Amino acid sequence: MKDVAAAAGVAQSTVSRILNRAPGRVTITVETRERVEATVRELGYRPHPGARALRGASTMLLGAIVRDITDPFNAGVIETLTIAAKERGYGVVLGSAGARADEALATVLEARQCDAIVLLGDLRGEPRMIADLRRAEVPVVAVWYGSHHPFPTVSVDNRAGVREALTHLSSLGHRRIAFVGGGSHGDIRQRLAAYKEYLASAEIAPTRGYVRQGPNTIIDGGLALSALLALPRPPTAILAATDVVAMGLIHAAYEQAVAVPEQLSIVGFDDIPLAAATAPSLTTVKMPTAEMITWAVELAVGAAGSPFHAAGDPPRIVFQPKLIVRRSTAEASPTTHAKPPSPAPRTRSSSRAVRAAIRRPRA
Amino acid sequence: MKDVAAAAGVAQSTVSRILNRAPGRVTITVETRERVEATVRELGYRPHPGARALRGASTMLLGAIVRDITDPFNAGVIETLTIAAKERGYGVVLGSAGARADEALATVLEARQCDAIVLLGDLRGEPRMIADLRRAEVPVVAVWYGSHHPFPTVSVDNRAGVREALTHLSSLGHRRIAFVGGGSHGDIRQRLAAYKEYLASAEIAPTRGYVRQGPNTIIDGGLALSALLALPRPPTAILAATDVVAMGLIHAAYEQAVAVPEQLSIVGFDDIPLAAATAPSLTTVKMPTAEMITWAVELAVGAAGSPFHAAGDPPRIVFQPKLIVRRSTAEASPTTHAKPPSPAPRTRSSSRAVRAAIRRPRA
DNA sequence: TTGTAAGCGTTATCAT
DNA sequence: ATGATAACGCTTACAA
Repeated sequence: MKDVAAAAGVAQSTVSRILNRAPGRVTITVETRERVEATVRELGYRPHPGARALRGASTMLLGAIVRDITDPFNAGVIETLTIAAKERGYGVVLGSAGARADEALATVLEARQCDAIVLLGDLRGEPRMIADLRRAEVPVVAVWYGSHHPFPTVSVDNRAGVREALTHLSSLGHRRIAFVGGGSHGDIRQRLAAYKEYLASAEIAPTRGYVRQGPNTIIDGGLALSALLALPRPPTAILAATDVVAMGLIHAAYEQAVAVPEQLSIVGFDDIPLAAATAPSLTTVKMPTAEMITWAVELAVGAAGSPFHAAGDPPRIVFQPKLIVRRSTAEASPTTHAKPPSPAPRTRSSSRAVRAAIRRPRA
Repeated sequence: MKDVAAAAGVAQSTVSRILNRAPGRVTITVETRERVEATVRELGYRPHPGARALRGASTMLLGAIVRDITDPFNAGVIETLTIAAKERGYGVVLGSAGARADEALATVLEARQCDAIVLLGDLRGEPRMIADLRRAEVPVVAVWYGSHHPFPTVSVDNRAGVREALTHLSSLGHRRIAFVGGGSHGDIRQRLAAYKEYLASAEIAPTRGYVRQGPNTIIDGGLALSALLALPRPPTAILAATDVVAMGLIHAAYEQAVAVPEQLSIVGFDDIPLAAATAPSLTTVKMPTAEMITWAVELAVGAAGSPFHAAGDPPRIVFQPKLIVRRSTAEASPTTHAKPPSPAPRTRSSSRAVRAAIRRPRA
């Protein structure tokens, strides 16, 4: 900038003023402005963000802390966040919590290099991090997070989503509905609770063994499915806590020659992009991801503007999910109860189920 | 830091020295060091990165420019990158190119906020960006990128991968092999070229209509498959340019009641995590993503150390992919040629194929 | 071993 | 309308 000023024959402060299009009452000779701008272009001058930050200016960076980017859902969220942030002129610094969220914090926050932090998913397993964040001067917004913290929150009504999904299954005649969860994170816990609650309200007695928990991976699907099918009265439908879990179940069902949806209906949660492309495509509860993230960014940059937390309770915005019915759910036919794997019935029922699948019209 | 110095009763420079564990000959009284460190902890002091950057210190940030984070493959890459970078003490700033890569550049580089930039995937569609990057003082490393640029490169031997895949199909008896691509990006072009080359070397005459191109989406799978099956002599196997494309094909095959792999073998490329969880699981060419990214980070931070590009040609590292055989490929049975969809043969061949599937042992 | 002081690139305040 | 100058938080010679 010094060079620019020298080359253009003006003072540094003039250059600064021109570049910043100083707000309010400014008056700069058109001639000067043009000369300076030309020089800037010619010299390929770029402002130094460090120096700006030093002067208290914003870094135009949003920190994102996410537990596990491997999860396609989170990956999608990061993408959405990147886009939403860019629309507001912000970049995104990624702090993958991965093994230890504390480190992520160190990366993103400790270096208070960003104007605000967005917490993605349940990080309650990291109390130290939360404590750190509380006393940090950076505004924090939590998305898909529990409620036991002092940050503004954007979340989804898991209860309503589960209710919709189970109502759908119910209306298809399903009474034996299992739940396969992944991990013990906030949203999943809420979904499990809602599942139990719905069963109670629908006067369906809970069946022992119908709730399977495990890490959030695709791979667990196989084990969960085997366990469920080995039950004396196996379920005719499964509510998966997550689309990824549901995909694992579909894969496992294929491997075990259980026809979906003829023998077994499966419902997911999230509506990740791939959910429309599974075989069969997945009935799932759609998360209004884009809207949620847009709001989160709004809150974050809004908070980044005002130096300190406003008084009163932090805003807590709850979005409504929506059931998307695709091909992984169908009527519970009384004759197509899934059976524990034993050669004879498996072959018979499977081939029948498949014929049904073939009769189905094309998508 | 001033506060810390005051509270500890020492000079600012002393605090700085202690915090930076000054290299070379340092000598600081244990007593002083401990006092200062205690004060630092007590006051919860965090260094201001902006000020550091101002003094020419590194920002410990790696810029990542990616064309499309939606793609699960890229999402996985970002994750790997984040982890690899963290291991070297670096954070990752995400510059999703999205609509216009120029903007991404503006976000990430123009604000030369990071010590090095990693280009992920083919960004050759953005010549202006490349030009900008060339004259930028930030080191750039390109991964999965063509070769017409002056940056160090980490890439994969697409030719070898395609050869492996086609040899595999060949050995299963397939002669009618189609190629479904997505986009016209460097790697995909290379794969298509390798496909044609292999066909020529195997003395298989290319069949009109066997190469389908389209955007990289899952959705195109349906159209591509319909078009291929409508051919007078439809293929018995398809090489997909990408796992995502392959997943689209599997989905489409399911919808159109074409049994995979009995009637149609499908091979993907990339080995994204989900490839193991499709129904059926996907035979694919595995990308050594982790190694590639590790090397890219190595190159990037190495280059970040030395101020300017070393003389001579930039390093170009090429990795070898590896075929992973799963369940989406099988022998080309002479009687199971896929036919253009017409009720009678479809039902017959499908149910036979399915019986075969059921006989298969569990995974 | 520790303190003093200069300077990094900006912006904001004042003076002209 | 523009120029001079202080200050931001930190590193690093250099001085003590």
